Amino acid sequence: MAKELISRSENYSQWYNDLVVKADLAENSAVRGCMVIKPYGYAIWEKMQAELDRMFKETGHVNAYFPLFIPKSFFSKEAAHVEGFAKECAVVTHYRLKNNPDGSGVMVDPDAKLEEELIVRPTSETIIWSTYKNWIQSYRDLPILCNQWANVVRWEMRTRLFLRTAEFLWQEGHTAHATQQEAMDEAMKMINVYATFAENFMAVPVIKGAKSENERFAGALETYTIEALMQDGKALQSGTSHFLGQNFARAFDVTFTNKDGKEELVWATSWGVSTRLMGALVMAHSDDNGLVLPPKLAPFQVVIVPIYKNEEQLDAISEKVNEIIAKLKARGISVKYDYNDNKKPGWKFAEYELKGVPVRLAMGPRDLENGTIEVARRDTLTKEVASVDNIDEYVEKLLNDIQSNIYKKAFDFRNEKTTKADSYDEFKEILNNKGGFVLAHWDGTTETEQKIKEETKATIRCIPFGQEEEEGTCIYSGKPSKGRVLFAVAY
RNA sequence: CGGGAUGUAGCGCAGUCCGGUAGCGCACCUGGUUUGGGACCAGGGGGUCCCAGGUUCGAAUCCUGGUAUCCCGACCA
Repeated sequence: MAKELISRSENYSQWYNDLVVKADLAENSAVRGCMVIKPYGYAIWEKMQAELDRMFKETGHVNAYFPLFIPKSFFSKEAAHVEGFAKECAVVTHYRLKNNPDGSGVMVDPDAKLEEELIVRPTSETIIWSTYKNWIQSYRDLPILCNQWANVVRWEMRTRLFLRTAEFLWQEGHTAHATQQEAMDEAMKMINVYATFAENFMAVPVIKGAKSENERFAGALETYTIEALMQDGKALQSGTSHFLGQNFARAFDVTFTNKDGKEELVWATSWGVSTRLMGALVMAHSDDNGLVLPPKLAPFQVVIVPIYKNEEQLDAISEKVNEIIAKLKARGISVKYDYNDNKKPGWKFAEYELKGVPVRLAMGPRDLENGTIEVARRDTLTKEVASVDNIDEYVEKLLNDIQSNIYKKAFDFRNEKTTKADSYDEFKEILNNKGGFVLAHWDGTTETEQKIKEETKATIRCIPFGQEEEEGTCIYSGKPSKGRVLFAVAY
């Protein structure tokens, strides 16, 4: 009725836009390019945050907070870095408003111009390294393993809810190390943390790998990435981790005295995931009926809907339901009991399907009589009647099942949509008709990469880790290549 | 930032060509009947017609300029 979705096959991007809004995850705001994340969507983000934060701390990191504003001069200190972000920075030039002389509201007070403009952070390397300079003197001060949860602003031309917005939420880890090896290990460690999170919690399989020089973070020597495949066959970069070498230490003059009393530049990494993960989550699992959420990230894992004709019936059902809720909670399962009398059961069924609640329990008079309850699972849209007695155990198993089932579904989909191409014609044919990931030989040059991008829109998503060596020739130039890289059209 | 489309009640739209004082569905409110897959009946409330200027006796409608959103390109997480 009111909330029907367009099908994925008919218009995938509209399906996505509508779903995000109709499932109450987010909506566009009065500010161009900026979204409002609604409570239901934010609850998912909080679940992501909680788990990531736990994982960061388990790997020795601590949280801190650095300023939103960055002095303009900081930005110009690392050449590649400026280059990368200059075109999308919001700049603060004044610090005061005043009433318009003609009484028509307020205006920027021209007398309140800042001595030095402030950049709204698009990322925090510069402000953080200018701070680290003061924190680091000796090898004894290292490593520094900080993370911050923050918002950042990148003035995007074209925005889409969660996938690309002018302001977004993320975490950014910034670490400082005494040795190159340690920093490289750190960057690798964190991409593995991201991959584990994506697969175990989001149920989204990812390919880990290194970015080509062309796709690297501005200022990094090496960028690692996790790449996920969406249902429309496009890739989504879902997290990145950068080995920054000594670039930022050099730019901000951050040195330490080593054990031999010699002064050295500090080695750096940074790594981040953002609210873009929400987009990945939506596009990886959801169907034409709405969201499909992995139990580990669902705001509530179970919804219980009572079916009744009068108040006495509702009371009787509620009594039973409350027992069930207590048992589920004892197992750490989150439950919502929707006894709202304003909506009919059918309406609620449709609504919770749209919102992707993994398991729905429905109890009516017949169930009460028979000691049963109806169990519906969102991922398969199947229903069965179960006994109330061990329902907690049953649901716990079911949630685990759903978590692994949606992962498997996404995994099989990705495998089916990953194709090897051995000629440029074959490559183009796959991109046009099948989509997905394409593994192909590449000569390692930026020129070839650019040409392929111009002609096919496909980019090198990554040079996958652990790829077996394989002699071959570049699909574009015919030059020799030692292994295949992962191509796809990307978000 | 270029090309196109669209802004009318909370949401989705009609009305715009051909100017005459704004309508439909959903949602909302009241009452009643209902409740195992988006209930039904009756009554009711709600509008700077995106903004500013212009033409006109009269503008949602015509003209000019803004602005926002969506789609397609260039740029990007």
